[in-house]
Amino acid sequence: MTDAITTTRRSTAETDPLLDDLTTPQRDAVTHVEGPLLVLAGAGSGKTRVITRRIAHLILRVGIAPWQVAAITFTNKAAGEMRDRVTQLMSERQARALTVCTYHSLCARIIRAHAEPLGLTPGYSIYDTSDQKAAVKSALKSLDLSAGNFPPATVLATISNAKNELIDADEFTKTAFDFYSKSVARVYAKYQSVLKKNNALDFDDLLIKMVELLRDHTEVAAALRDRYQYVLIDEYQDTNHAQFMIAHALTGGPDSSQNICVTGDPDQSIYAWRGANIRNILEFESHYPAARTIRLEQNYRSTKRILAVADTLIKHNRKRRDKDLWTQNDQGDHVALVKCYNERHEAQWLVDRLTELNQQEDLAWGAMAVFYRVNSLSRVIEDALREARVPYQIARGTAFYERQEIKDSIAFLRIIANPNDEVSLARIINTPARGISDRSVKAMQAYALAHDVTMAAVVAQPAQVPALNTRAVNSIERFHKMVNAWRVQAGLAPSSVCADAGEHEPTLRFFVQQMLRESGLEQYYRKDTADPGEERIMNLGELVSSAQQFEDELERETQEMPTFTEKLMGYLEQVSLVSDVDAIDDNQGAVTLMTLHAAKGLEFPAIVMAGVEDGLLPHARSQDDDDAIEEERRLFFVGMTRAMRNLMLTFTRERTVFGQTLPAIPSRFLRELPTEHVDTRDLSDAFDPYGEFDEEDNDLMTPRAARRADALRQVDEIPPGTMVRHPSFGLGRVIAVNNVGSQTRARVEFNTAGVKTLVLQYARLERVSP
DNA sequence: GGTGTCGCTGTTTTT
DNA sequence: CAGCGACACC
Repeated sequence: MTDAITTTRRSTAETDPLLDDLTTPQRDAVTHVEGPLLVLAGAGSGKTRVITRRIAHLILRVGIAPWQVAAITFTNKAAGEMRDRVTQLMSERQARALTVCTYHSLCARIIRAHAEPLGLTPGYSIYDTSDQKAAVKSALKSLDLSAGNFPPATVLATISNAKNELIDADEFTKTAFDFYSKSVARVYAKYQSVLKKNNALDFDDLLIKMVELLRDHTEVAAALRDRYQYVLIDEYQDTNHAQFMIAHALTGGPDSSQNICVTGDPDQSIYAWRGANIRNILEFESHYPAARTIRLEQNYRSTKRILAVADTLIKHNRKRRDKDLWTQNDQGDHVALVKCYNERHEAQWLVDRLTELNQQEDLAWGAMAVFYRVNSLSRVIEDALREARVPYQIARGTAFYERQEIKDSIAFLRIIANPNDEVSLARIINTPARGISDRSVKAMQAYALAHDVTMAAVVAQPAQVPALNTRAVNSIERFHKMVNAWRVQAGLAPSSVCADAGEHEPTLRFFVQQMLRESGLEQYYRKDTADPGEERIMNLGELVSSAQQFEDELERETQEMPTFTEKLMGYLEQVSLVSDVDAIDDNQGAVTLMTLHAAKGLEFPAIVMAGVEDGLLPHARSQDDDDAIEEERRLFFVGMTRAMRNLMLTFTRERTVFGQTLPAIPSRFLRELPTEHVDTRDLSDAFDPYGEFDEEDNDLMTPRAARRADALRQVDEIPPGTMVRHPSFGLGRVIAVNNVGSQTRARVEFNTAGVKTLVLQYARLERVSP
């Protein structure tokens, strides 16, 4: 974010450095103190600057205590940036007392402090997507449902949607009528009981438990309302129902402060799929009748041309309140629209262009970014950047924690903090191998189920399980002793030897290092022949550094010295709540690659958006739904408005997806752009697609060309009655063909899979009969 | 008890 | 073209 804002100066007798360089509406937003405030901030209108100044104004000019102010953002990166910028305006001590964090980490922290009344312990686990999948699989198994008929990912999506609406398993059951949703309802209920037994919450539960806390525990709610007198919420257009309930419970009731300030832009709402409810921002004034609304419509970021292109696009959304976004910035260059041959050509063009900007226009690598709709597009671009030796970074913060060796390590730490976490226990009870076979684990699980005790209790006393042989019992006892020793050291279990063992608390760094050694993980990965580069060992080293870094930061940020358990639980919480953009370091001096979703809230002088094609943007999964198409359009709008000076859009003639090369169709949104500001170039003929192949691969040309011709012919002639074959649905008969926009769709009645509507472009249909 | 291979499936965006 | 589960083999 740049701080250089062109100002409309207002001459006042006295000047205030907090207000001096602000426009009238910005200043109004900053100086508004009591009562609800809605700031409708268009893209690039200096929103972050307004929020930070407002916080500083509340504290330095109005005299509000910093600990009474909470600012809630969407990502940790945004929170970190906000905290940094606020810190520059006040003393470090004041800034430290502020609450600046994401919804999820705020909830996680408050839940930890009030774990008992919620039926949890402070060491509760936060389950990420893969832990959730494991929990769903275990639920499916105990209900005797197959993971094949109920793909965990799909079931989880349904459950998550319900949770976002605060619909619990009971209520979900009431609305389930068909077999599938009835089954999902049973899985939902079982999944929740698995989580409960494991002393674990998923991401959605963090919000739900917070709602529960504020609703059912009146003293706690009163204390929280009393503490957070001034609440600011960023990106309000992307809040879901649960998040609204939390904000409203803190600020909206009759006993509440009403001091809520939300900022957002309905045109940048891009998370409806995740339960975000755009009505929260549209109906703010009815939720808070006393609300004042301020509009920030002057853009300080982009050139006139970029803004005109983005504005023309977004005006195609029908469900939209019109607004005027304007700028005093230069006219600027045309937006470039480039047609390439395929994704490799696209990547090559983009790397050449960025290099040109770097060398000829002296633009730093860090000033450039590449956006795409889906993560899978990054690979080819990464390859091209690497080959050209252009430094780049990729917004994939969660990737590190998805690695096997890191998940193993985290599972050990979780087991220490939360003995009931059976998902983590299952992961590491025999990793590295310590003589506890699958059979033994199954026997323990069966015993636990039959005697209604926890796995943790069985692990503590394995001798009581008759099905276990002596060797297995010994191995389990050794495992339990090891974990228990760590717990004692962490102050989480009483010491049997000396009473004051807790006096010398280890550092988190030392503790993690020791765990890696004593668990055998380090040794195990060191000997791993599949890891010749010792990448995994390096990752374990990185994990130790991250623990130390967390420890250092925590000690710097809190007034009192945190205890070891606080450090451990805080670390586990942080690790569970990382987001992809958190990996981005603004001072890396590298080109940044990220999805359009991750780009929200950022800005770059030069941006390339790759893969602007139908099926990608708008995404194929959005094509049947008008609301979804509008969201895709907003996504495009968000991407474009991140650009300050240079905006380049690329699409291809053909693209290889899932190993299949298909003709690509330019995005329908491209037709909505104003031609006078767009410079279109077709480079697809200037690329020799066969230049990619070595001589001996030349015979690949024929089938490839033939396949392309095939795909095209299908679109033309597939009259009703034609028998076709689909790779997964099998044989079927075409019952109707129609054109929707640029797409041909066919309704096909399959012998076994029923009637499906397929987009010919993407469905790999094969003609069987004439 | 650990490792390798085969074949299947599911492929958006994320706290 | 993944990543996973099931299975067989060492």
